[in-house]
Amino acid sequence: MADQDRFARALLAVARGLGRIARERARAGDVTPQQAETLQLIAERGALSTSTLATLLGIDPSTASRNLSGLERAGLIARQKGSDDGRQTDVRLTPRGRRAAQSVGSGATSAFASLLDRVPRGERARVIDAMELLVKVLDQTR
Amino acid sequence: MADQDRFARALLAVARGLGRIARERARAGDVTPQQAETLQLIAERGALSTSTLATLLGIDPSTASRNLSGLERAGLIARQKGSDDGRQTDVRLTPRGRRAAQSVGSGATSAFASLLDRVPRGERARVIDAMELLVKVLDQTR
DNA sequence: GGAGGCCCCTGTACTCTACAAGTCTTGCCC
DNA sequence: GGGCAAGACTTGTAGAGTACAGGGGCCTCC
Repeated sequence: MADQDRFARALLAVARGLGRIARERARAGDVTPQQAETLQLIAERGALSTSTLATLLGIDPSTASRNLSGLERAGLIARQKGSDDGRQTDVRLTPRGRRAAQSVGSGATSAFASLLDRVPRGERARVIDAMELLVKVLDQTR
Repeated sequence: MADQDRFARALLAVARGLGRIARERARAGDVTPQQAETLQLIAERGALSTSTLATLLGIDPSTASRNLSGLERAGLIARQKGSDDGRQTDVRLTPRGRRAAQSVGSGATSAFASLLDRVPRGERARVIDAMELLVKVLDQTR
């Protein structure tokens, strides 16, 4: 029981903290963690479609579309009607987006990634494992 | 580098999963995890004021006020002008709120707490420790 | 040339959040 | 007592992120 409480409260606190960081980033005009992830995914995969992105991130296509709108507004990606399939949207990085993805990739700009620096070195692997386990657990409830 | 990426993505995935659960709960008319936490805190402390609650949860008083409005609408808490200090608001559980807090306390109703059941028994302590460490790290960035 | 199905975007709605501003209350000083 | 600053709470506004429903455009298969 007490364990469950500790666990639930820790989860809530983490969710709050992560949200706070995302908001701070957005306010500062920086790339938010969500945007950073999207950017990186596009950088890895080259060009991809909105729905592919949504699938990879595990979110609704409409959400992906809106996230992309934000990145487009920020001039980091460009959307173009799909050349193969006119229903699709090809999402590509702009030069600025490429630079942003690169600095995110190096961890320097990713607010979430740099949190790891604050975790004692010896604990890092354990923490990452725990988080990934948690992701699996959460996916099971889908 | 790769560690940072794994870490950042896991955090994002966790945040998304937790948000999803909260929304599902809300949609079903159940107590959301945030509400559950608030309820429990009130149950533990007896009556408390809005700002005390905000401090305990680490959120803005305005946010706490709105959260309480939701609980009040749901008939789980009652707000009353403070008897000692008229500026404050005494928040108390209603009978229904007390019952809700109890079932939350037992873990049966807390969506987040029950996630722990899905974590392999041998990993639970590790996961909780990792999450609490993460909370500390996040607090440092405040 | 349809008909149905898929892709994407937009409208709408919701959670949780913070800052700013306004109201009411208290407490203090004169 | 009068005045006034400070505190507590709520509400207005704004924003990130999310999902579902619906509409428009495009593709495919018959």
